[in-house]
Amino acid sequence: MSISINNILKNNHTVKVNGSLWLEAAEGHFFGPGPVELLERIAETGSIRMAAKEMNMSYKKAWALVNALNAQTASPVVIPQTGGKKGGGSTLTAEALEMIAYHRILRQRFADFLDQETQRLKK
Amino acid sequence: MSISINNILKNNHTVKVNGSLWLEAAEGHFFGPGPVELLERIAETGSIRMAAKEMNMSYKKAWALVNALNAQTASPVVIPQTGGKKGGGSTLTAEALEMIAYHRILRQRFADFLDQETQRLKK
DNA sequence: TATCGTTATATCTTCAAGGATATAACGATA
DNA sequence: TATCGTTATATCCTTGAAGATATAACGATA
Repeated sequence: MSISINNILKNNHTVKVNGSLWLEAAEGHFFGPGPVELLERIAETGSIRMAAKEMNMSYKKAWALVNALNAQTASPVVIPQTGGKKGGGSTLTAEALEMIAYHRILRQRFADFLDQETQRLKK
Repeated sequence: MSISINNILKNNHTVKVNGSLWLEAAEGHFFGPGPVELLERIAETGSIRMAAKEMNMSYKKAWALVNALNAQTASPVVIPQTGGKKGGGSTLTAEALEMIAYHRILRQRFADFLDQETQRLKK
């Protein structure tokens, strides 16, 4: 038996199970959806500033995220270069790419879980 | 093969997969961990005010939550009574109790999912 | 009818997060 | 050496969320 939550809600409002996932270390949160997307875009654009701009995030916040991330990893996962050919830029280490790939898979499994629970709601 | 995220992190910081779940209707969020706990405590204490106090939540916020919840359900799930024997109080409808029970189960399945993913991280 | 503690509501204040802005430092290349 | 756009950093401002506070409305019971 399952509860018909949908019947409890107002007319034609269907309910969905949704959520958020992140990795957590001793100091708390450290790798949620925001940082992941940022890393992905840094990989694409080669620049923290452009990555931030693309996702409508302030450079300040982006820089803080990158900094926090680098502070919690054994070695920095984002390698910044100030000055140089195009003024500078940032590249990702292999570890960062690994983390991105892992997170992609994790997200998929989570999405499946959410779908499953949402389906269950309708019975 | 699985990625050893733990190796990427600083010494002896073990990583955990954590997250948050909620029900979502057309208007967005509407039933997350906070409201659930509040409802549970209202059921126990028979009072919004006491429930809020117990979980260190301001009455203002608690009342807003209850209000939002009642606004989104076909019929109110929290029945308030002003005045009366002990000055008033609030009781839950059967629907509210159903929602609580459902959420308990949902939380358990989610906890299992998180555990599973955390275990997977260590391989 | 007087009392009581709760619901209901408004107002003011605080506080922190984030946005906006400005600027220094940097170094490969032309 | 001059240029360029990025990283790095500080300062100010805005805004929204939440706390604090006060008070009216309420109605069963004594």
